[in-house]
Amino acid sequence: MGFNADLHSRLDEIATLLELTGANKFRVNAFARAARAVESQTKDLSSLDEKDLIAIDGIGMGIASVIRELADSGSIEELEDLRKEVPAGLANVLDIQGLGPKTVRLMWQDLGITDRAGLKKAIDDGSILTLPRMGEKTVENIKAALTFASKSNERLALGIATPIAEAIVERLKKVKGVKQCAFAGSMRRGKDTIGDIDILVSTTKPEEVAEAFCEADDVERVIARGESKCSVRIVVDGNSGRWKSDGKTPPTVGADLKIVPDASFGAALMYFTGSKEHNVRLRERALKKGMTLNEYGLFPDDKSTTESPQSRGVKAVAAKTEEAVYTKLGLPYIPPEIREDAGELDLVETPGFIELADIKSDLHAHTTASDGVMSLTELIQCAIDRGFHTIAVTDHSKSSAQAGGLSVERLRAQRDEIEEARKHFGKKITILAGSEVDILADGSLDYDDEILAWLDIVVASPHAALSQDTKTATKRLLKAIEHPHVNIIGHPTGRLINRRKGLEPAMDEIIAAAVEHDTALEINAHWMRLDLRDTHVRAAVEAGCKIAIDCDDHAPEDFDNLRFGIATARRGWLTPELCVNAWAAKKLHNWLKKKR
DNA sequence: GCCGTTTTCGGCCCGACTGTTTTCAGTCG
Repeated sequence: MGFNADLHSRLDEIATLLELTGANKFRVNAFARAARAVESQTKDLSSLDEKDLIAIDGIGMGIASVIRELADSGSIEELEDLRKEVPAGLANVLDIQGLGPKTVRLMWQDLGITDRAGLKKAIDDGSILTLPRMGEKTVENIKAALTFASKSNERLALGIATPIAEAIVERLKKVKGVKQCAFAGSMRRGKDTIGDIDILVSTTKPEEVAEAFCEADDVERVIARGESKCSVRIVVDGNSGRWKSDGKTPPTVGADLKIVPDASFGAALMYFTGSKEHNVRLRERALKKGMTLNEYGLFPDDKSTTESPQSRGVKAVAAKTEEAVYTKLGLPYIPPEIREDAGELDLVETPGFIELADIKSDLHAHTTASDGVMSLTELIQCAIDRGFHTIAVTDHSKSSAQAGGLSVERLRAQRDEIEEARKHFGKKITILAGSEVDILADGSLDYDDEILAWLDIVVASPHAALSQDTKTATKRLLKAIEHPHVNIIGHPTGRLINRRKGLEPAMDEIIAAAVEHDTALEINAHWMRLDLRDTHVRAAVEAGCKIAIDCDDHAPEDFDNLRFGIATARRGWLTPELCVNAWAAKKLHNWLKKKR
């Protein structure tokens, strides 16, 4: 584990343990916020002094010295003390849905419960009922949540969750009385994984929407069903395409429905889209401007503490659209993907981030020659159908034997086939003869330089030895980036979401080298990969690094994954100028030729 | 513990739902 990852998990652990000791909640929050701030840093924080550390938003003198303590001594005294004080299994109890710090602390202090096994015992022997405010119904809920938590608590991949949410939205739109319906939450923000599905609806007939939502066939359990809010668990079909199911996909996903008046749809969409941190900042901003913001709208703040403004009939300053609310807060419209309290409130105008329609080429695709299911002509036709001006054929290189990697002889034969296809398809599209060349464990490439120079495009990717330590992995990738014939580094870390952590190279060094050698880094758009991930893209964009967004197509439907790559790109603040797939044909081809 | 275009002290977002209570605490997002 790299220093930053280690620091992140320790700060998070401090926050959790503090919470369980009943510490001041603002102090708890400060550690949790600092942990998040650390997560989005690409610089190795162990090399920074306190002055540079406190420049990071969310880190002050106290936590800066904690970071220095970890860097210098390898441990944090306060954390070690907390670990002695709080039983190790208690954090797992806190993770159970419906149990918060107050209850878990009571269980620990009064009943001596220190882990999930102890909780189960207290439920079985009834001793749990001696706690205050603890009745039969609550115990039933805890019991159900405990059973669920022991099965899985993994977040769902964006690509699995999105079709589920879209199906719900389509279904609810058909319910009588529905005006607007949309999904929100981390899915709308395009995060690579989502915790649950958030659906927002405006309607004249709330009961009918609640019924359609709670009583659908795939609903496994209804957790809450109120007039304006419902919560259910939905059965998931865990098909993950060419990566065989490993049985770890959660069997169900939580889905929340929020029903709002049509006049508040924009404010509600903002509230439900989040992120929580972004919303908190907006509300603070509203207060400073003499207003108060909630999911019903932006209201003048008349300091009444008895009732909410909407229930007293106060007229909203803005509520109908997100644009209106942002405008009244003195902000430009902020795209959902960057609502993370990561500098977006300092924007003075809406940035022109890359969009799906900007993409004019795919530079990473496979055919039946290696492990794809499309013939060469099928692949080309798919690319033409998408309106692309260029498609690169990049089957695997010889070391990827399990994926049918091409020997030099087969590579030459494929090029002959491509020449034929060029005659057949004529000016409709440019077909590039390329390869997805393995970056071997030592950073050398899987074909000789002579072959690499002869290809039209080289995407170099790591496929094996993905557990290397940071230093080795960094050296390995740097060697590939510096290679004179490499155009793009494919899925740079090799991670698979929820499956494999992949390499953890020093990203700032990787990005700096990519800029220096004019090598693009790929956002692999497949939802199992999304590699580069959002935080890496953001750092790359800030450094002026070129980015490729490719679908790594193996089958026709893989082209549809582009939207997930775009979401990741937008989360990284990518504009079309830095994305090679958004360039006009001539500009792209000239760029590729510089390394041939 | 963090933070400041009213502040270096005194704040720190806001509302819904549930289950337990006779008015609200805890949890969640």
